[in-house]
Formats: sequence, C-alpha cells, structure tokens
Amino acid sequence: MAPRVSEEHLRQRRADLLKAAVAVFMERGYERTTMKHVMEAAGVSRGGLYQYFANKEDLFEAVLEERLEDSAEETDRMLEEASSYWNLLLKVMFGGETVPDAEMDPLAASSLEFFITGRNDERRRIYGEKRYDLGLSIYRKVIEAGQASGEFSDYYEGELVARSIVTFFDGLALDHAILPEEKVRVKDQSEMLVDYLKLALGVSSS
Amino acid sequence: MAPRVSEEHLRQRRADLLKAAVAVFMERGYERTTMKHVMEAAGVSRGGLYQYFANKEDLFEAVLEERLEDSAEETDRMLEEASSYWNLLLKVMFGGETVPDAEMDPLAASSLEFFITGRNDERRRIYGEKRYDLGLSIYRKVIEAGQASGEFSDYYEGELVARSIVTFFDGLALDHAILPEEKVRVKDQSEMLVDYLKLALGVSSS
DNA sequence: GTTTATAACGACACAAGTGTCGTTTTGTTA
DNA sequence: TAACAAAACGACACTTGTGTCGTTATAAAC
Repeated sequence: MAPRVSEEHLRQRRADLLKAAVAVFMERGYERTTMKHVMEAAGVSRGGLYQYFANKEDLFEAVLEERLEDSAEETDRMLEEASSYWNLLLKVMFGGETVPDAEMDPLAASSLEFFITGRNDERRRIYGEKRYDLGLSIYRKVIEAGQASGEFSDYYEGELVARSIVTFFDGLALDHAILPEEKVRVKDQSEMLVDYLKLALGVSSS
Repeated sequence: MAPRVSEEHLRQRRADLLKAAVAVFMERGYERTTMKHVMEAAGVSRGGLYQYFANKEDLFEAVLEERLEDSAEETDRMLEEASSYWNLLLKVMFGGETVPDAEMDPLAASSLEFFITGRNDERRRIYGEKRYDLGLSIYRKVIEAGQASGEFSDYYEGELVARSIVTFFDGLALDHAILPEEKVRVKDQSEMLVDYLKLALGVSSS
C-alpha cells in the first residue's frame, strides 16, 4: 500500500500503529504485550510493524513521547488562563478541573511497569529520570512562582512540596493499578492531599 | 544429599533456597530473574529447585510470606511497648525508630514489580489485595485506637488517613526503585508526611 | 504504460525460559 | 551392610517471542 514514500501516508501509518499500540498497552500492560499483539490489533504484518519501530521498547517510548507532547500543550494553555497560583496548581494536578475526580490516566499503570521493570537498565533509567524531572518541574514552577509572589508560604522548600505531590500521585497510580476502584478511593485521597497543600502552602480555604 | 526425608534437612534446604532467591530477586528484580539464576545462586540443580517450588511465582510468594511472618512478629512486639498511639504510629511507620530515615525495604521494588505486572492475573490480584489489606489494617488499627482514646482527632476518617499513609509509602517505594537516592529525598518527604499526620490527627508537636 | 524504489509481507532461524521425567545418588532403616 | 525410598540431578522437548531478510506488491515518476 505504499512504495517510494509519500510523507503523509508514512505519518498516517505511523499514527495508526501508535493508536493500536496504545489500545493494546492499556489493555494488557507493558510486559504482557508482544509485538504480535500490536501487529494483530493494527492489522499489519510483522515486517510492517518493524519498519516503523525497532522493538517493543522503542514502540512504547514513542507512545509516551506522543502523549507527552499532547499534555505539554495543554499545560501551556492552562498557564495563561490562570487566575491565581493556587487555582493553577489545582488545574495542573487535576487536569482542567479544579476539583479532584477519580479519573486516572489509563496508561499510567503500563508506564509504571515500563519504568520499574527497566530500573536496572541504564538507558531506561535515564529516560525515566528525564520524565520524572519533567513532571516534577511543572509543579515546582507553579509552587515556586506562588511562593515568590507571596501567595504561598515558603515554610517548606517548593521543590520538596512538588516532590511530595508527585510521590503521592505515583502511589495513587500504583494502588489504582493493582486494587479495585472502590478500595483506592482516589477522590477522597486527592481531597486530603488538597487540604494538606493548603496547610503546607498557607492558603486560606476557598 | 537427602533421601527418604529427614524433616530438618528439608526445612533447612528450603530455607537455603529462599535465602538465595531473596538475594537474586533483590539484585535483579522479579521479571528479570529466571529460575536458572536462582539455581545458580543456590548451587542447586534444576530438578532440585523445582522439588520445592513449582515455579517462579510460587517461589516469590514464599519469599513474601516468609518476610511477612518476620514483620508480623515485630509489630506485635511493638504494640506492647507503646507509650502513646502517636509514638506507636511512628514506630510502625519507621520500624522501631520514631524518626524517619532513608532506609527502604530492598525487596520493595521487586514486590511492586510482582504485583503490577500481575495486575491482570486473577490469582495474583487477589493475593495483592490481601497483602494491601494486611498492611493497611496495621495503620488503621493504630489510628482508630488513637481516635477512640481521644488522643487523635477524628476529623478525618481513620481508614482514609491509613490509606494515605500506605499510598504515600507506595509512591516513595516506587520513586526509590526508579530514581537515584539523592533525587527521591526519602527522609525529607517522610518528615513532611509526619508533619501532615500531626495536623490531620490533631497531635500537638512533640 | 512502463519502470522503479521501497513499503509491506511472512517464513524462518534463533534465543531464552519452562517444566518434566528417567536416572543417579544417598540417607535411613532393618 | 543390604535394600529401599525419595532427594537431587540434568538432558530434553516444548513454547513463546524476537529480529531478519528475501520476496511481493504498488504508488509515484517518467
């Protein structure tokens, strides 16, 4: 269906493969999916898939990369329409809404799997760190900006507060991946986190 | 080295296999270790290992089980010498010491791996839940007892506070597994958690 | 409409791990 | 010390997943 390139068709096919891959990774997780699963989901031959991605790791990283771009744009957009740093922080934490809900990224579990099983692999560890830093920096910037403006207390080091948010969300994602919905109580726990942040950052209750 | 049983030698051999297995799992993680690795570490043949454990999953569960027994005894011991519920809570959280340190269970990462990669497997998920509940119940009991005695505020539901502790520690374990020591700041983050619990449980600073 | 570069295909060879099972070895018992 | 039950052994057959590569089909260029 495509000899001698055509640029757009190449991009399209790659996008189709990624889309199929995302669905499979969500369904089966990282370790348990094989290239064959993706091939079948995408309706593509072995060679067809390997033409675009050298192996499963490469494929998964491409998936992560794609989704990171999406969320980066979203964050930029939110940075502009922020009315206060506290509000902005809530938006960044809960994605648009300023109120915690029970939604979690359906690919989060597979990502955790990807990084934790690869923790002894040099390449993957470095990549994991990069991603962690990126996620952290979003929170850190908002908090430090809020502290600089005087809206937030600087009793705690901004970076440390940011790390705690990330840690807590990581734990939430982990428990959410393993436990049934009703046990994790994502919403309740998120609300507690918000209460805590109010105290830690000296924000008077809204 | 052992025909027609002898009871003690059987137990001993099993213990030796488990010891070797723990070392390997710590070193390599769950997914990346094979039965062969354990065989070599224990200096035992293939058949010798399979005589005691039906497969890797069975082996790892045996490892977990063994360590759970150890810590259960430790917890019981601590329950008796508790001077206050707050103190007891700290001891349970940080294992004997009432001050957070940067130590983490060296098998924690492999456990996370075990449960997260097996999250789509019925059997393993049930087992994971059981373990989670067990860990949770320790915190829940201490907190609810403290609330009943009036030492702790009951502004937050005790179980929810307990869940938050577990979630936070899970996140910490996860980040610790993936990131280099200096980035996670286990000690600093633990201290923040303690500050938070003081507020949430209405404990005046010691 | 012919040519051509190459995307897509799928059979294949290879590697890694698993669990089994017939054989060997060795405590234990009589 | 002879006989035995079973612990320990390790070769083997099997399964699963991977990445490659020669072949085939086709969109674009002429």
